[in-house]
Amino acid sequence: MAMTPSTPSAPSTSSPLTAPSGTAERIASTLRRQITAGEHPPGTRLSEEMLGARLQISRNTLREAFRLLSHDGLLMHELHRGVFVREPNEADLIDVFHLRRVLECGVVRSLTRLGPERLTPLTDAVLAGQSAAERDTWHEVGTANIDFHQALVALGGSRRADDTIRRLLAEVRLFFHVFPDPRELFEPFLKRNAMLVDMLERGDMTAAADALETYLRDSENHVLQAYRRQPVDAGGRR
Amino acid sequence: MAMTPSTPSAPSTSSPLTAPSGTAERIASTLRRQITAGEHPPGTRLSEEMLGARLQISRNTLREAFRLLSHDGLLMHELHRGVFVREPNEADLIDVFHLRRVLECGVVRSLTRLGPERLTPLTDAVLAGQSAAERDTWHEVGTANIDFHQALVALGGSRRADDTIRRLLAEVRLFFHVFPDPRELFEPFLKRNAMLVDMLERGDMTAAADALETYLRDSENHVLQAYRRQPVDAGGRR
DNA sequence: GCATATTTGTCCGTATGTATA
DNA sequence: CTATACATACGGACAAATATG
Repeated sequence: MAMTPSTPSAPSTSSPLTAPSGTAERIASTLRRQITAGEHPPGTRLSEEMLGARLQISRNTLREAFRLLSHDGLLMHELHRGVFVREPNEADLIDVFHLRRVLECGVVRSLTRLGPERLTPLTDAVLAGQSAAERDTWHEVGTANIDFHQALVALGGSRRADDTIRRLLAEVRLFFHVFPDPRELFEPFLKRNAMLVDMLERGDMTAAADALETYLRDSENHVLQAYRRQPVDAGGRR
Repeated sequence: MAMTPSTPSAPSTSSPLTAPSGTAERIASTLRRQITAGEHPPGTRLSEEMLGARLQISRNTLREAFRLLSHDGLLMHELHRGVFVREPNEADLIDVFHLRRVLECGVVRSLTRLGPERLTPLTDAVLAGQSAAERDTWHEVGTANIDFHQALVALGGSRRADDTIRRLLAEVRLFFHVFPDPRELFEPFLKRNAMLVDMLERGDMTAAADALETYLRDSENHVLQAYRRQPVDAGGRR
């Protein structure tokens, strides 16, 4: 009901490689927000008929939106069975963090000195995270943390690297919904984000890359421990 | 009807993240082969109606195949204008090689000692390249070279890294069709591929990563020089 | 194990909006 | 500026596969 009557802008869609294709893109954006917001938890089957009625679009257009989202790694498509919100397992988690280390650290290591105005997206994300932490809205802290890493890779200026990290971070978002208390996951890293910005500001890229390496390794361990402590128990299917 | 009555297997589709969705996937595979083979050179516009008639499928299914291929970076989708075979420019080339260095070197650097049986795909690609070079079929040399780098990243065992490098190498393939004589591009690197395998066999991963770094830098310069020497002049559009 | 019902996969035809000649 | 061509989005239809009783 109601349901985003206009969606006038989608202001900084940051479409690095994909041109906005109108309705399908807009629907995909809506679904992405719903999924990352916790609606449709991992494992949920997304019925074409039901969603098509709720979103007031035809099945064909909805299927195209599904394609876009499974391309982002948020949905999984099974032949003749439908699309499901992806529920990443432990192997996925390890794989995602492995590639994140390679990508993020590699990008940082190959950075050259950059002006302070380039760092404003970073500092913005740090401030947003701290502000959300003070307000105890830990879901926003997670979002700010993801924005931070997105902005970090964006420093490299590579459209393809941006696209890759965006997919990886979308999967990371899915993990959040497995944990009841995301506070323990993000709190230790709020300070480390700020420290990273400092190193980048000083132009010490190798130090930043090394710090980021251990940063991500610690983060992976944190998430992994929480994941093992918390049996999944999502939709029950599979 | 009629229409490829069997297609019994699609034997090693190597579907890393995308589940084969039947017709659309099959059509995408066909188009991918045609594009990499030089049919539909870069800049060509792929009309839905024309291709739909040629391939005997509906526009809806064809559009799904287009989505898959533009997700691979082979096609470019422009709103209300259609899909075009991508014609990478100089900036794309630099971007692709930048990310290749980060990804391939990062994967190699993070490798642990591995048994010789893991290296057989590498040696196979090297042998295929040498064999093709002796037969003067330089297009096959390029394919073998791409297979080599695909297998190199596959050593890391990361599905997502495989997926990423596959997209990047698909774009590299597009560059091949810009050059009339790909020999000068690949000949110098036949030997260096073999040398890389040696280093990996000895377990000296940092040496291999460093060598790969300069390897890719040289390769980028080679391709860049040839690109600047050879005015593109593909479809003429844009 | 079998028959039924639901859902997806594929296709067609049409109306509308956009870009190009 | 007008007209044509094309992509976009829609709705409906049937076949195929899966899930359910």
